[in-house]
Amino acid sequence: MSIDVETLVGWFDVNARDLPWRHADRTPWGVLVSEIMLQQTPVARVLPVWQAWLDRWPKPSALASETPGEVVRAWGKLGYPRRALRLHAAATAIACEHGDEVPCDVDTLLGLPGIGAYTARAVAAFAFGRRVPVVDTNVRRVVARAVHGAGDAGPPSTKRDLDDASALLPDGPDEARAARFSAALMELGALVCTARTPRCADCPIAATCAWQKAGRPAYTGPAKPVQRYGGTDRHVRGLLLDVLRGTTGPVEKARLDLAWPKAGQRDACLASLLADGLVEQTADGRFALPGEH
DNA sequence: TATACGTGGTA
DNA sequence: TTACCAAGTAT
Repeated sequence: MSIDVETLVGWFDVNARDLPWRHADRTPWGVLVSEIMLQQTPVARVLPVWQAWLDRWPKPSALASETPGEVVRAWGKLGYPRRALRLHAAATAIACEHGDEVPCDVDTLLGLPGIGAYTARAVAAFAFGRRVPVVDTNVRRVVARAVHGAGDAGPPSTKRDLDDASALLPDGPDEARAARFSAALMELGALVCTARTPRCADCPIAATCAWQKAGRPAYTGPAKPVQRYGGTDRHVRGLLLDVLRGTTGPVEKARLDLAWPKAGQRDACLASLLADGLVEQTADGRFALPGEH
């Protein structure tokens, strides 16, 4: 079972969300920033931060000229702040080694920090209109249902997932058409073929959907690991970093000690933040965001 | 391949 | 309230 290109792209023409990184005046840099911010973070939370970043740093070299700490601060509460560090490093590499222009080919993009299999292809497709398969969680779910008739995607398998998506892409000389199809596939997963409560009544490809034909069987694969947050190291790291985001200069350790009562876990998390380069220690023993002392 | 990595909205 | 979920990457 395949997915009809005309039908899906036609649906996308009418139903695509009006997102700024899709506007005609978008830049590859803007697309790259959006893709990094959207990794595991919902669109609604990315929107205002993306806008502020593009106003403030319209080119990679502009971001590269900031301290990493200032970039981490501007990342705010988007989550996974190592992304901010890596985006700063990617901007530096683009400014210094690629003439301040975002690379357009997948292999070069893959060489940049924070850019993996999904983001490299997303940038190639959405910023440059290249015909490359783009596989994210939405695409995996839509393919699992519409093509394979399963209730949901199983564990990721890079090669198989890529081959599945590649087989769906329209052929022909119009590469931008293939890129638009990929965007439509993702949008369908985000708006209609959702994880929890799919809106099959509104689905443009329900008539050919293998999952529909099979009677919408429940997902039978392995259970997905549940992520806890309260009390975890991720939680504590977030609390510590939040203290530093809220101040301009270095702070005393006593200040950080207020953020979490368990000393052992707190110190281990501070050490891991140091190791990640998200925090630095000053000569006098205080702590600050990187480059801010 | 499995696990660590933030944060907040929704059911 | 707990649990799931959100355009992944690095190790």
